[in-house]
Amino acid sequence: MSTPDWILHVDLDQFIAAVEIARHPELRGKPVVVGGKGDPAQRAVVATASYEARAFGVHSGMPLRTAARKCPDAVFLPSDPPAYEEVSERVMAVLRELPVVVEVIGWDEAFLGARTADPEALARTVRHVVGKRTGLSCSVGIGDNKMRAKIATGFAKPAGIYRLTSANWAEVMAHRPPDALWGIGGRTTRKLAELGITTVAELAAADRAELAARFGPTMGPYFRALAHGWGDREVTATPYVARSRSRETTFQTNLTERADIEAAVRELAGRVTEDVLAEGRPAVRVAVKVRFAPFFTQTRSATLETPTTDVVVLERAALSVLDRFELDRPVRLLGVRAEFERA
DNA sequence: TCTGGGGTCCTAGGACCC
DNA sequence: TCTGGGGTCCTAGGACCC
Repeated sequence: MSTPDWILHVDLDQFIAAVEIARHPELRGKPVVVGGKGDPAQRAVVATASYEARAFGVHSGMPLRTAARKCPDAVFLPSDPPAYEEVSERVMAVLRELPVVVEVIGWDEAFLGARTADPEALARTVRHVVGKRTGLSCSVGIGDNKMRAKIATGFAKPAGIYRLTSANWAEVMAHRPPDALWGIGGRTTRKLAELGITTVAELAAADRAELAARFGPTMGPYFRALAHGWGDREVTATPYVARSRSRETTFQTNLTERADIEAAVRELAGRVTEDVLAEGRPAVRVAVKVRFAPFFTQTRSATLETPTTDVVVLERAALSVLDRFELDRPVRLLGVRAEFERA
């Protein structure tokens, strides 16, 4: 398909919580918090909170313990990724029946490339068919590029439609902090503030050389371009090819025994190998991540002599990378990642 | 706010080679 | 022999996103 006239960003409203409410209808209208094993006493964080729970200040990434303190009456449910995956695929299949190019970018979101004179009408159609066929509510951002469409969705939520283009970019975005842009987070916003840059308008007008000096020759100019509303316009239906597969675990109780740590790494390497086999491509590199108490993370990695899908080789490689850590403090988390050859 | 799990991309220094 | 410059690979860490 040629370049689309419009890019729509479709994002399911409170997706994970919505899936749980759909299969537990008695929870509708109640504060629902999904995350970990559903036990707020455990080390885990909120995956998604229903809007009723968000009203108490509960949000994604918050420790479950904190969520329970803020909203003692919330219903806590365990996270069930296979269930969300299945619903996600149904939603994407519905979107693919529309006359658009669908690029999936997460469980609960996709870009649509469309040739149409009336993007709002298309957005209404999307909301209608998704609701009718899956029972789920979504919001739709309309943009002249991906970034604007993505940001627009934030203004559309919940259950709405919003258009953000070069026509209203400055009016809507100029006064906002840099982290309103997709690709700029809290860290970069803080560093920008040190340069006296606290709004999108100031970032758009910032000195290119100064940004390049502070953030590098690629990222500096990129941040400035984002502030001008720059974004990719290409929407592709080509399924994405993974560059790596990883598994990690935070232990409920920190590990201190070498034997326990090795056993855990072996187990993670085994699970990663299953993912590598499912991928059907050999791993070329293995990385091990160790998070020490209280919260200090290190990674070590090694390129394999020969690309492999062999569980014995991957386990041995992970253990030999583990040997390069100084395990002198309690271990809170272990992770193993396999990387594939870059296409 | 004692801080999950699964990903991607960029940067920067050192090794190594010509 | 005290000493250039460029290119590429490897590795660790940072930042961001969902």
